[in-house]
Amino acid sequence: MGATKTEHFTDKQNEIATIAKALGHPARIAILEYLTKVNECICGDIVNELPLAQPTVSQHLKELKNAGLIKGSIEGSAICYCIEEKTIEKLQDYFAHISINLEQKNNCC
Amino acid sequence: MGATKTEHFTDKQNEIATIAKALGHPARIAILEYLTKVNECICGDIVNELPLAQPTVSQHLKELKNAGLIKGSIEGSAICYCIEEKTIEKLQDYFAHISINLEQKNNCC
DNA sequence: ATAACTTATCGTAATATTGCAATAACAAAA
DNA sequence: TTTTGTTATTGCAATATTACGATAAGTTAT
Repeated sequence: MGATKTEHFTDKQNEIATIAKALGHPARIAILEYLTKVNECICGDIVNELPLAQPTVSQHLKELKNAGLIKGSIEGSAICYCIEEKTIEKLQDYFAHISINLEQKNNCC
Repeated sequence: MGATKTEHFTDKQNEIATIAKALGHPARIAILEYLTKVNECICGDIVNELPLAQPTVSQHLKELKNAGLIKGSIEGSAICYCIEEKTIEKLQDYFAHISINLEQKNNCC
C-alpha cells in the first residue's frame, strides 16, 4: 500500500492530475512565473533566481518537462527552456469546463 | 532536508502550489469531476463511485477542503459537499494571465 | 437506550518527494 | 588537450503522501 492507484482512473484524469502535481510545488510555480516574465531562459538563470541548489532546480525542471509544462532546446552548451503553451491552454479549458457546468446551479453549501 | 522551502516563496506562489498539489492526485480529480456532474453529494456517494476505502476518500476530501477547492455543510447525519467556485475561478484567472503574457512572443523552443 | 448510518481520526506500512553534495557528461573556448 | 561553462545523474537523509483496518464520534431512527 501507499502507491497511487493510477490504473483505477481514466487517462484524462491521470493526465490532469500529473500536470497539477507538477505545479504542486512553489519552486515550480516560481519557475513558471519566471519563464512567463522572461519568455525563455537557461537553467543557470533560474539557479540565480531561486534559493535552491543547481541539482534541485534541474530536478524541478525535469518534472515540469515530464508533465509537458515546459520544453527545452539545446543552445550550444546550454539548454533554452520555455513554457509549453498548449498545456497551459489545456488547464484553462479544463477549469473553464468545470466553471460552465457549475453556473446556474444551486447547492447545499 | 526533504521538506519544501515554503518560506522562500511568495504567498501567492504558495497558494497556487497548494491548490495545484490538492489536484495532483487522480482520485481528487475524479472527486472534482463527480461533484461537477452531480453538483452536490455526500461522502458515501463518492465511496460508492471510487475504488477506494471510506477512510481514504475522507482523507482526500479533507485535502480538497483544506485547499479551498470544496466546501461541506452538515446535512442531518451526513455532510453535503460541493465545489468552491471561487477557487476554480482563481485557477482560471491564473492560467489565463500566463496565456496572455505568452501570446505574441517568439522563443527558442 | 440501542441500533443503524455516516464521517473523521488514529496508527501504521508502503511508497514518493524534496534537497543537496558529489560527480558525471557534454559542448565551447583557450 | 586542458580548462571553462553548463546541465544531468547518483546517492542519500529527511520528510511527506497514500491507503486502509480499526475505531471513535456524531446524528437519526427504533
